[in-house]
Amino acid sequence: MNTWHSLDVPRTELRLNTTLKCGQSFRWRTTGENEWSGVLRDRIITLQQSDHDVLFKADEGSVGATREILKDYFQLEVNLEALYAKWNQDQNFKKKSGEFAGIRILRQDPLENLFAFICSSNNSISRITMMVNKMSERWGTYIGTVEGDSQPYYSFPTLSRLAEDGVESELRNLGFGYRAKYIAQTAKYILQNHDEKWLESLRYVEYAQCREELMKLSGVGPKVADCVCLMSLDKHESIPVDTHVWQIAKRDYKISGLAAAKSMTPKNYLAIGDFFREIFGDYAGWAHSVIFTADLRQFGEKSRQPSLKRRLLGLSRKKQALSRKRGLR
DNA sequence: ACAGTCCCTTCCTC
DNA sequence: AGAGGAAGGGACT
Repeated sequence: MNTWHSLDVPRTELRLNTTLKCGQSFRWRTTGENEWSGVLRDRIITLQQSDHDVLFKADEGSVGATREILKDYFQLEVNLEALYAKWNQDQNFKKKSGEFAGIRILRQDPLENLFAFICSSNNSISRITMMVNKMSERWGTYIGTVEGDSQPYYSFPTLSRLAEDGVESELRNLGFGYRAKYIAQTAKYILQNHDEKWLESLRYVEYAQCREELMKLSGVGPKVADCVCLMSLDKHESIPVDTHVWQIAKRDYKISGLAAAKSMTPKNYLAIGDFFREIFGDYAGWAHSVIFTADLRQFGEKSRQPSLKRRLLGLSRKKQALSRKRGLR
């Protein structure tokens, strides 16, 4: 019998809607009012934000184990309010921090994190979500469903499944484009040069070396390497600089040598990371994530739900495109 | 309905 | 070293 249990954490320490949907993880589905479901360590987890707490569903036999999984995943030993207080010394941060409290870095499974972010290049959150789901459906293991939702949940595929022959061409058929090759090559490379445990073992390697190792993988450049460093390998000081962060850095901060910079060279990339580490300290990557999320279209000031009219227009366009395609055959 | 532009990048070439 | 283009496909305007 599944019942709700308390994680005993206030909204200022953990806000689910932003933390789960800001583009760190792509596996959480909205399954109710203030409720999200996803897969952690091959089990389905359902979470709910209540007024003064976060609740999780579990049967009596697994309450303790589930709570431990969640404490680890949300890194609850990190005192976020204390960090915000420190980061508030930066005026740009302070402007956002009230509205964007409780945004934490998740401690994700390195394997899922790596492959999700290989998919992320030149891509949007919604399409990355589709791709990660497709990979899980095709090469992962079926786990089950949640109450009141017929959507099946799958574990993320293992390395050896992704290293199988034919994965690349199947991924291409699934619409992964040039990322298909990256995924297949990376899975094979890791198994040939290391083993299944290798990725997780990078948690015990210092940031610079960890980053360097990751960048040997196909489809992994500085940005993706930093995402994996930050979001699953415990490198709290890692700053992934994408075009978005690049814009924020130029717009809101005076970083020497950056004002005149035209493009994102490795040198500029490093300058931005070093600057944020300078002003935010050890957990600079966490601070960066708050600033980043506050600027995201879906959460930020600019956010607005497309009008019903516009959404219907989008739908009818899709239909037309589909019938045109059919007509060609 | 259409067309130009932009997307949470990497890799390759010049 | 640094700039620029190619590589899916979809969404936005």
